[in-house]
Amino acid sequence: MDDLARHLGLSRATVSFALNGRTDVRISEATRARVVAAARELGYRPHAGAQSLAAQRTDLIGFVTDIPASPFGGGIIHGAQAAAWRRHKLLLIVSSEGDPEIEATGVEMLLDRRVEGLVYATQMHRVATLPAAVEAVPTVLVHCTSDRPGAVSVLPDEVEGGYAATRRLLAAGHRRIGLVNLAAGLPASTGRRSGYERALTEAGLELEPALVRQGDATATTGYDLAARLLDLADPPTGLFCATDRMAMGAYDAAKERGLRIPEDVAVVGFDNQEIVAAYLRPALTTVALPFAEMGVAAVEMLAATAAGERVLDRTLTGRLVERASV
Amino acid sequence: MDDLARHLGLSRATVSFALNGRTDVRISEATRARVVAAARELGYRPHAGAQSLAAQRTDLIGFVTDIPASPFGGGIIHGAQAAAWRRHKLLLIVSSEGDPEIEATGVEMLLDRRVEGLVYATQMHRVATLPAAVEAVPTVLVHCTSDRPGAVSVLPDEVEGGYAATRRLLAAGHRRIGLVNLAAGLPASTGRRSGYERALTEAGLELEPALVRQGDATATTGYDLAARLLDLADPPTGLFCATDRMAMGAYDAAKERGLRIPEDVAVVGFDNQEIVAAYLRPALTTVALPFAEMGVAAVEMLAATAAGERVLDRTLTGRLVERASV
DNA sequence: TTGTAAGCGTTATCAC
DNA sequence: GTGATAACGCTTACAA
Repeated sequence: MDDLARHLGLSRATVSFALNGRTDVRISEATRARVVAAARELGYRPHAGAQSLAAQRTDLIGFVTDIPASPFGGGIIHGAQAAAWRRHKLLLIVSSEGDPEIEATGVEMLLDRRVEGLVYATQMHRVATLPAAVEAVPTVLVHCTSDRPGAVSVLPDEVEGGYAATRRLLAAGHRRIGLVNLAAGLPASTGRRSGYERALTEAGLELEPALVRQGDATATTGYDLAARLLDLADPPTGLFCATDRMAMGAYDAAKERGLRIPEDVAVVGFDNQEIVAAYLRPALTTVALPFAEMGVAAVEMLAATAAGERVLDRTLTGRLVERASV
Repeated sequence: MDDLARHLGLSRATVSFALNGRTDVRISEATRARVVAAARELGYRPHAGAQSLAAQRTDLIGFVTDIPASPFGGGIIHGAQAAAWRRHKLLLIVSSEGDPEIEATGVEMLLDRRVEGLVYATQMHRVATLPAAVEAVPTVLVHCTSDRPGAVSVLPDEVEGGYAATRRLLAAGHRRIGLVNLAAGLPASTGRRSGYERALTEAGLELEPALVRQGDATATTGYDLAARLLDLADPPTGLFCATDRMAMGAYDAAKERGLRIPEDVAVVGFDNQEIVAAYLRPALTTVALPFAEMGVAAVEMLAATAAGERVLDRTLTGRLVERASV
């Protein structure tokens, strides 16, 4: 910048004003144009690090996650980066692979870089143990909660999701709807089930415990649970599976029994794992969790916090993706 | 650091030396210990930005991709971050969603931050058009190539992958092996096919054009192509599908014909899309592309370039993941 | 409308 | 062993 100023016969201050397009200081249009032209010509590139140091802001947001290598993690990263982009900020990433030591050291490194906020995203909807150092900077948790005061969370609305899935089956005329659920105790399991129950109750149907089964998230379990439901004396005609993988298993159970989907039994999944849902035959109607939106929300909440607003936990609603299994 | 120095009655220089554990300058052990203790006590945190400015290095690597939200992108990010971590560097991420304008502006922003290198990762194995600005800094392409001089690439070894998949079927005793391939022209398609052909030729088998079909990467196409192969007068007993999604379709074609996997027809996929491969019934034997390793390699190549070494394109071999479909 | 000069928080070179 | 002092590349009061 010094070279530029000398080249133009101006002071560094003037060049800085002109380049930053500041309106609170009067610079003649002619001068501004000369400066900009010279900057381009000489290939001048402002040094963001030096700007940070002088201006006392870094435009950097820290992103810590245990899972970049999943559709979930990637989606959040993408949303967060897009939102940061709009604010002319960049994302500094640490992926911990769940290792608490990497996590703690990573947070330290990010704080050394003076990130203006921290996004902490986890693979599973769970309670997270944050390194103590995060207190130093506004933090938003994604897909998890923490007892640490001041940390706010962005969570998917499991209840609404379960409700939407079940409503879809009801709308298609189904009256006996089975739930192939995740193991009890998980927020995802509890939430999806209460959405399911709310929808049935609203439709004036009675809750039948025999129609609700639970197990782990695998296709094998989905197969077993769905098989038991379909083998009931009065089997369900609709199946809400709490994950797409479980729905995959349910497909097999149905096919083995000669049941056509959706004619004989309709299936709704959860997660919208593109690879599974879109390519299952028939394609799976399922609930998409708002990954990218959660990333966007996290960065926006960080910005709001920085602006002095009080920020509360947020819950984001998924979206029913209609395909051909209902 | 000034406060610390004053608090200790030392100069800033001494504090800096002590904290950085420098051996080229003599500091008494006692002084060093005092400084470190005081730093901890006062909660002193070095300012990485200021260090960068003074030391003329940023320890920052730029990462531009069109696809964080895929297992592929996430895997590369994870590998790159892990490799950067070992070198005490951090990753600055821009996800372009394929938009050339975001890409170009993003690269500019990264250069403004004085990243020490750039990783450019694409979703599809393809030829990329890089913004001109990347010339300013060492660049490694991942999963793509460029005509720009000086840019090196990290690519998956498609031929080896096709070879390994076919060898697995041969090892299981199959002599008629069908290839459900991607559309012609793609590096993935050409490479996997030549691996397939090499394996067959080495085994002394003749190449039968009728056993090779191609189409797009979907399960539907996989179904169609596999169906045609299985309906041949002399059908193959083994199927190598160029993507796991295609293998998913092939499973359906086999099941519809009452063929058991792997007893009546064995299947090998490609990609190791966990969600599909691990949960297909039976679980799919497939070739895993080395995503994370590619990210690691990219960062290591950047480091080597920075160290003045001459770096060449690298090709990384995948790994056969044995499950139950052969 | 432009210039001067004092930071911003470090590292690095010397001299002592 | 330690301390001055000058960078590093910018922003920003304040003066002119």
